[in-house]
Amino acid sequence: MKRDIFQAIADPTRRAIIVLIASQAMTPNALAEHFDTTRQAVSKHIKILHECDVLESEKEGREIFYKLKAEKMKEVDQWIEQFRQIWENRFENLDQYLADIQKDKK
Amino acid sequence: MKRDIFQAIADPTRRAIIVLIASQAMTPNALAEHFDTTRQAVSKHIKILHECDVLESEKEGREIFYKLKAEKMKEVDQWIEQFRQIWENRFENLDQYLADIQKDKK
DNA sequence: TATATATGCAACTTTTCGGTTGCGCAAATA
DNA sequence: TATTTGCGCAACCGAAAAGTTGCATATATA
Repeated sequence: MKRDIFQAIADPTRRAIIVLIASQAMTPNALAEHFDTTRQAVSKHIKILHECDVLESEKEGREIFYKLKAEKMKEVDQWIEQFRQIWENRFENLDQYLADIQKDKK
Repeated sequence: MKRDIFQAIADPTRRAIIVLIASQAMTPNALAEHFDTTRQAVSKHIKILHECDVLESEKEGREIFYKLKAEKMKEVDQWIEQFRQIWENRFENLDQYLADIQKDKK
């Protein structure tokens, strides 16, 4: 039952929730209006995101506003970092290659 | 049965496979040695990663070497991008805040 | 050629996941 | 105070995922 951020963003609905909440804090009901499922289904996703520390909650009367903790995304960014270096190196190689064939033309 | 890159990297074993293969192309058997499961389980993960276009294969005799297609990770990187802007803005805000309190001191 | 090795594929099992339904509680409202 | 509204929690269900076992195929080797 212990989920991490990678599992949190694996589900398309959860990614959509994250994007929606990124623009502004929202209540479960407001969120559910954007999807074709029940409020409870959305609430379950919210719970998972909350447990994964992707969202934080703020109670306001009987409403609960969920807000994005964007820093959490850094964990994904950091993991991706190692591959970014690989593909950037490939670009460098491509640049070099293009430079070489340019040289040949001369 | 249609998986995307986010589901591909959701599984810890698959992430470990990706990292291992990032350093060098490997065969299923060589990979399986790194894990505490059967070869077939690893092979299943490889199949999923291959279908998701995260790996490419090269047959060499009776061995098959799998190699990382790091570019595929760009898709994740691009999705993360929008949140990177948020947390970087927060840094800017922090900078501004620090600048402000510095100004007050004067 | 007979055997060992490397691999993929298919069937089966167990666990997990995403969803629905139903309930209870607290806060707003009539 | 009685009712409505917003929410979380728990039980249940079907589908998908992850793993195991067994088998078939192709290549290397004795």
